[in-house]
Amino acid sequence: MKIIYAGAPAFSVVPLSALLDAGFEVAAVVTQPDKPTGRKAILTPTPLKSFALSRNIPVLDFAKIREHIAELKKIGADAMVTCAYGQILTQQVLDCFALGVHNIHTSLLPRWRGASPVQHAILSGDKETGVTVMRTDIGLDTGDILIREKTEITPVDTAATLSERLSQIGAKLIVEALRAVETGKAVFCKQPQEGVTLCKKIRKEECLVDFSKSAQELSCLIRAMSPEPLAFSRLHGKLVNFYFAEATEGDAEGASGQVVRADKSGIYVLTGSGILKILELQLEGGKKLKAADFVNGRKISVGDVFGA
RNA sequence: CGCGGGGUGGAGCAGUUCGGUAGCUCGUCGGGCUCAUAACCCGAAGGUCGCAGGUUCGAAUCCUGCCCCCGCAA
Repeated sequence: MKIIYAGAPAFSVVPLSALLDAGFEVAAVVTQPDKPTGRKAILTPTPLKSFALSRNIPVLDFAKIREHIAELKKIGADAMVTCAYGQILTQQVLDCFALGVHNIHTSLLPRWRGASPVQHAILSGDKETGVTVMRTDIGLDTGDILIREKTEITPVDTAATLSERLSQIGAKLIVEALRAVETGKAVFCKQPQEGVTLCKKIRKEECLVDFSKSAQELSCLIRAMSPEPLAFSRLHGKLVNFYFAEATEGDAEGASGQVVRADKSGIYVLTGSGILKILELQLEGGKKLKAADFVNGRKISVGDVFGA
């Protein structure tokens, strides 16, 4: 079976690697064009492109895939697999593949259709999420489901750790799915009508930490946005990014955002409900630090208030 | 030439304005106290002060060039 694989971020590399290991013929990799990135705006290929090139797979980095129908057809692939590709496919693109286009989506569809399912699952305090492999149709993540697998979301999960796990699951599922498609044993199920939720791309405004919310909510926010795009606040007039925090029970005198304790074990901040124990953070211009190091450098002390 | 912060023992920082013996907190190692400890007390090891050159009797500090890390913005 000859396939085209479309993706972009590091997340999409793992399933491709698994498909190669499983012996599928990947005729081409489609990805986003190189983008200027970083402080010096150096033109950088997507992680998927780098990986594909290292395996000598032809790479097509179309700015708009829908304008390259002829090239897609010329490859003569039976199916396409997409994984965090980031471009909307038109019917014409879907029609290029006799065995369809299959998408690896990182949620338990129909929950969290859209651009940021991993972040939203954590942000909403979901207890579990997973990966769905579905046959792509013209709607937004509305295709028929082939396989799903769940995974628990723990209080120590961040978008990074969860993504890591989901990419492994995705890799396993896509191999199973394509084998089923190849042998004609694939069974597709319509998505349920109930339980549909949508998520858009995260905006930076959503990442501002409001300490009047509960410690539980804030822990979810911080973990959902870690390591990208990062929940943030201000301290002594400077920007602070949060990488990891736990919600703890307890109460103390003071205003929301006030530091009530700061030692090796963490930075404890009063919230609207409960105390948030911050464990990893980063001051504007500085490196990401463990709370113990942050406290050690005397960058913070009891009584300081976040948000000022 | 997008804006800005930074590179000082293993970690986080101070010291640079105004040149004059390398300092703090943590960690590590050794010892002590304790029923015990991540707590406390005593002691020790550990640094080419990012790199190169310059000025100077003397440079972490002043001058010139370079490298690297990071926040914002894209």
